[in-house]
Amino acid sequence: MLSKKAQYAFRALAVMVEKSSAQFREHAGGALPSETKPISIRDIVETQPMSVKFLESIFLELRRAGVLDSKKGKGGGYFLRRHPEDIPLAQVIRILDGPIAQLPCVSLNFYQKCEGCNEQQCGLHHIMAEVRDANLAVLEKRTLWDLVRE
Amino acid sequence: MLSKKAQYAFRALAVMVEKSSAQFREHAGGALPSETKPISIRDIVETQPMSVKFLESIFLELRRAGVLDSKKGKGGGYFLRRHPEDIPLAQVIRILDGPIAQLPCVSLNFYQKCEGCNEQQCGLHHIMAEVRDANLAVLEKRTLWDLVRE
DNA sequence: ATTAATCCCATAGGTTTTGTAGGTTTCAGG
DNA sequence: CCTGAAACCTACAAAACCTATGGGATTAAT
Repeated sequence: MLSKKAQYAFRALAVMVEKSSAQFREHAGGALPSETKPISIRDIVETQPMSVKFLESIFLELRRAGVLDSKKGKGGGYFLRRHPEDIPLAQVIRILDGPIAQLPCVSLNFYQKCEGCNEQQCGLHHIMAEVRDANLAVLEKRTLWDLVRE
Repeated sequence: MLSKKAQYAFRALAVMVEKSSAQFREHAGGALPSETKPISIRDIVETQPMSVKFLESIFLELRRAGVLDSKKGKGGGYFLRRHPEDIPLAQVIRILDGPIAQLPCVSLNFYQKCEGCNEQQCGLHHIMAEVRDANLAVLEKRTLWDLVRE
């Protein structure tokens, strides 16, 4: 299951995309020529009720990971560093929840060797790699842009 | 990620299938005419080292859920209630870890209404339903029998 | 100067996970 | 009938993780 953190993040990011959708629509295809107007935590929480402090820590993580950028001080806020079309859901999940795979030994980004299993001849390993691929087929293709389109 | 519980379970179940594989192979196609020989916790732990007590509690859950059956007393142990071909991994995961879906509002077996999201017009809902289907396509098709085949 | 915003760090409270302990019941074999 | 081996059952303990909360520090527009 997605953590609350990731769920809040998606809700909040959807609001951000929505609020700047006019600008994003003009520059479809990926190019994001200039920064979009910063959106504050307060703005988001008014649209989607959730803990201000919690969302703050979430956005901080997303900023450090390069998904968001921010502007401090009065009139400041957060904005997407890239076009929402170029941010797959998989990336957000990895930042906030860690591995997408069901087992460390089949994770692409958080791989850890599996002790006591030979990987090449471990049936579970093969099946869970299938599961991972099935997941990623969706989560790498779907982006923040898909969150606000019907 | 799968919990340790589910991971241990799969390891242990693989051992069980392996130990009775001759009998299962004779009755391919699903029919399991008579009980297979009971296999004790001790037998399994000798093959795949793990906590005896923990595995005990795992098998108890699987028995109550109808995957395993048991025979008490000396010479007793656990055995599969159905042919391993007829036990999809999805079932084991649901018993031990709960929902397979990433969100309660897209879960088939553990559905819970999502507050503050309209489901029909929620972008995340649709995408996570896709993810769920992609997962289930693998986890409902793959069975305990696949755990021991190369 | 004031105000509104991000930034940063520590930590509290609760829940879940991962087991452990101890004892009871059941059954086969001698 | 006795013994040993196995499942069965309940309670609990330790650790990890999740979900926030609190208090301030910094930055920037007006």
